[in-house]
Amino acid sequence: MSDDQKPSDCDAADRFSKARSERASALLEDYTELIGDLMAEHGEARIADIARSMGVAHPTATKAVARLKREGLATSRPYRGVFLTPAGEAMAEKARQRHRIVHDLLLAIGVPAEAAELDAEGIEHHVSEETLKAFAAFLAGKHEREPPKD
Amino acid sequence: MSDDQKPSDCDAADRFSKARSERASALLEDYTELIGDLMAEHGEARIADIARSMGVAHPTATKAVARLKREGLATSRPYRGVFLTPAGEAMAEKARQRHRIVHDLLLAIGVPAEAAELDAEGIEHHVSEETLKAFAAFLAGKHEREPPKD
DNA sequence: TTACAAATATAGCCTAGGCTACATTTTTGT
DNA sequence: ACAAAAATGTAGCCTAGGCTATATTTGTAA
Repeated sequence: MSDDQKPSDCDAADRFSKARSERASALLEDYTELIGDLMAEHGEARIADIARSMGVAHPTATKAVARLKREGLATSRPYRGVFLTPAGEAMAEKARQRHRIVHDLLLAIGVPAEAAELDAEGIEHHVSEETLKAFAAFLAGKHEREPPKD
Repeated sequence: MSDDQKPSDCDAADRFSKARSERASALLEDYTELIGDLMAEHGEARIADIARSMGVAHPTATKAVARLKREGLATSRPYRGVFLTPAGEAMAEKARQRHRIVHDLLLAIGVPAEAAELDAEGIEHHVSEETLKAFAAFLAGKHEREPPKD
């Protein structure tokens, strides 16, 4: 065994597994967040709107919504709009919050606005609770003086 | 064109499309980076090592390598190790560099070491060139303004 | 009211990326 | 040298998430 692991170094396999499972749930989070936005804006989320906003064909959106329903995140009746369940709303709210913090952090770091806009979308799904907390703390500290690191 | 978009706001579809395509190439980047590491460490990368490090079953690693070969990123002969092409090495090097910068930035922000370790893996694939540059600049500036005090 | 357009559903196909089970080849130990 | 063990390859199955093409339903305008 030639494992030269630092104390904080889990197996690479752990990191990759985590990233894989995050990739798997990223789509669901994107859809719930988007549906939440559409509902807030138009009172309902139509398949056509969802598909257009996600940049996919309608059947792809339909399939995704079917999966959301299967996972208890959304409800819908044929030829009607899509609505979030409480669980779906919770996921959407969490995603929105993470998105905002990640976006703000990128701006605070000095990332140009457009890049921050684009990159936040991909990054948000890989930010753990701990990291999010650190981001929030950094943003909070920015205003006062120095980041809290005593 | 009836939308209320801030100047820096592209269509949501653009963000999602970008995130989707990044997700698609994330696996290839992970594999090239890993193969590069294994080669640096053992002189070659065996399927068994790749599978173990990625946390997947051997056939999954075999399939991934087949795809790497198809895309001109790796070479291999039956029952022998896997090697990177120049293109593969370039991808691996780029991934490694991005990984390091993202990891260092998380630490600089105040993210605990273990979380930084884990999250960097997922985040690195969604960091654009521009954002990476901003990260590097932030890290560079850190040293001048705030010398390490521990 | 009725016909047409738009929205939605459905079917079927593709690729990626997991898996298990099993066949084959290499390596290793006696 | 040879048998057992380990590594690799292959086949086949599954789900997710894309797509196009083709119904079907809904909504609207004449």
